Amino acid sequence: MEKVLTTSIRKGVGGRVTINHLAEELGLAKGTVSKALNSYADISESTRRRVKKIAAEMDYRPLAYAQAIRTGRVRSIGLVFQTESERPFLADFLAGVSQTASTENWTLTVATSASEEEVLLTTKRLIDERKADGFILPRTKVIDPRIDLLRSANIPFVLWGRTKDTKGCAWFDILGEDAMYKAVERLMSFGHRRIGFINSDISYNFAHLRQIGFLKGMKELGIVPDEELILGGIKTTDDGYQATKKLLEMLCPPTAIIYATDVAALGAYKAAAEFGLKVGSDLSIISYDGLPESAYANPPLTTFKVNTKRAGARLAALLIERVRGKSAEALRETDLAFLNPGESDSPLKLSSSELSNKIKASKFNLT
Amino acid sequence: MEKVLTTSIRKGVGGRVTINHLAEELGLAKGTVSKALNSYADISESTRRRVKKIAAEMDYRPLAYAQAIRTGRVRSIGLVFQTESERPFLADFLAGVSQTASTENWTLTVATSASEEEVLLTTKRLIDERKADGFILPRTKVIDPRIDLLRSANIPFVLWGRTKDTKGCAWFDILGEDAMYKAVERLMSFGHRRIGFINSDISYNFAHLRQIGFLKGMKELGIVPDEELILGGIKTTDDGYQATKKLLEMLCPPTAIIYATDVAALGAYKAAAEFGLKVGSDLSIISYDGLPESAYANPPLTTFKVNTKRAGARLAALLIERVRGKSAEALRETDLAFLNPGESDSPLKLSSSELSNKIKASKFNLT
DNA sequence: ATTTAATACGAAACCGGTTTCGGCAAATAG
DNA sequence: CTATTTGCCGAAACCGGTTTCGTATTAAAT
Repeated sequence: MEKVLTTSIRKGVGGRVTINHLAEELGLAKGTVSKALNSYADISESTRRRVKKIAAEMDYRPLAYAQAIRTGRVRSIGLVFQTESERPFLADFLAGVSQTASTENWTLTVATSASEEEVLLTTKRLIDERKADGFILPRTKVIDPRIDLLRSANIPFVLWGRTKDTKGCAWFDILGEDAMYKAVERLMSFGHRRIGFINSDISYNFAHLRQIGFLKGMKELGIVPDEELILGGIKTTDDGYQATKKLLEMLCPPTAIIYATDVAALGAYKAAAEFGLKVGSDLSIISYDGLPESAYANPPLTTFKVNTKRAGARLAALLIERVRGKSAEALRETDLAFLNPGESDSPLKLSSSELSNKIKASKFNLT
Repeated sequence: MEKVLTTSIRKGVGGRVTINHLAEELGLAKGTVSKALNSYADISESTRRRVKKIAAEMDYRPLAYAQAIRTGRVRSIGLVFQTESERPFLADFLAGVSQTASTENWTLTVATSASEEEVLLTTKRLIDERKADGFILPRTKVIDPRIDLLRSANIPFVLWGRTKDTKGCAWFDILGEDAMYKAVERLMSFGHRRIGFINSDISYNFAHLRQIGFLKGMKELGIVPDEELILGGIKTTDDGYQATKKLLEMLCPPTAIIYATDVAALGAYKAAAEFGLKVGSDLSIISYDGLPESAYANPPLTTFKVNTKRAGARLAALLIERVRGKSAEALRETDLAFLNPGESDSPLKLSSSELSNKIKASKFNLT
């Protein structure tokens, strides 16, 4: 075998510098080089420095998969999300995760799946092939099969959200229930008493908690919530449009509506327009998420904003600590959403019956 | 060493079935098992079937990193994107890439970076550590440093877009120039003659080509394009708002404007409203991308729609073929954007001077 | 009947790292 | 001055796969 010398630096096929080249160059055993690079205690300070210096000069970087074969770690965060559900947040979220991962020299392995079952299968494949050391679980459900899967496979994970059975779970979450409580508080301070709530699918834990926050706000502030004014399973803007229409067509329509998500709330504008109502004066709405689109709505949406990028960053940091062995119980963080006032809510002007009359009148005009 | 038997099936630490367990179970050498699983010619049909059957029963799946150490392939697609630029398309694009990757048993390694230099550094790290076998390059520039990096490192890549120096480049792209040509054609059939063009940053190849398409349309259909009506570097909705205002404030404003991107076109609505103009009657606009938001605009935006998910899927497929050794020249695909008619463009009603007068009048009313 | 070729598998090298273990030399203790 | 410890490094095993090479057995050719 011939060896190619380049300014006394030997390189392998494909120009790659391996630990063997380093060892040869340094006149050390390759095990010694590895130990020096990984700061083992039984390597003297001087050789450790010498090794690291030459390694930097030769631009040596170990192959992640070669390290993994002994360490069992690929330094990668797994993220499997369902195709439709994460759309509006995705870019910020990925930016947060990826940035933190990068600073720790980790990477991010992403997969998308169309259905819940497919998500499980994809996650399983990533586990089996060890494409990731641990997983971030977005959109946790009250009862979440992904958690069972990861628990039984003994793979570290962190939740973006919380769940019912918290055993062994680490998480980062925004206290959406707190935001919903404050939304009620705000609308009541504006004089509203008949307040609707349009929620997402309550099998998701975030929706479950937001509803709890809404109900708690109503009760503690002295109102018995009317079950008829609470709608669930609203996931798209079109759903939100339909649901808003449904509430407004009631005999005693709500004068204000709280939406669990901006996506749903954006449907309110169309519904209001159809009934000749102006959002922000005839009808007050408050929502949650703080999507960019909410600021472009007319009038701008009052919404509780979430720092999605920071969430991604924290989740990545928590997961890495979890993989490194820290206990799940010590890795639980929460944060608050903050009010982003728009012009979609205001002091009560029309009573519920006045609102109802206006709606009837507009319908009459149309026909 | 003790061995744990579970219904005659031996499992390693962590419940993982290795190729050694398989070999032992089958009474074959592990090399033979490997060859059987990889369908080598020197393994008999019968043992090949037997091995695959038992492998499936024992739910064996090889560790991706253990395979990589010999094959040099991790079966992963690399994707590094700049934080702000891909936002609106990201979810669909990732879904397309990921789905195709999954069917080939590949995965997707994603990273985000804030600046162009950081993108290069991140890409280099992924190459050096071999976290990916090849890369998809989104938003290619006319002259793109990422291409130089990958060429010199001899790492396979495919472009989402085209570039100036095509040597060794595979790509998938939508013919945006064709869409811009058709946009001109459509507006001229509506009687418009004074047509503006609001473009993105022309260091991006897509913007470069769209401008060529616009100019070609104007010239071939008999109009000398007015350079004053062509603005570049418009990347955000707010940029689009400012640029639209600038065109409308001219002495002879355009009666129609073509936007290279929906994001820019969405800013036109605000500018038009400020001047008391109605988009779709006083001012016609046509755009490109087909973002979901464009359908929710009022009136809905006429735009050339791109199937982003399919683009991701095709790019993944092309890259995998490229990694497997197919020549770059044989891996070049293009597709067309298709017109998605909204109500933002219509037959000419106001001439340029009438439009100008209306704008002046609205300004006068405001002051 | 002997030689040659084809088939099917085993044994072992190999990939590029990490980690264990053993031992030499210098330093410290007795 | 000897015995023991400590510091520091080399040698080799190891991880779980893939790939090369050699060989026994059987089939085909001479």
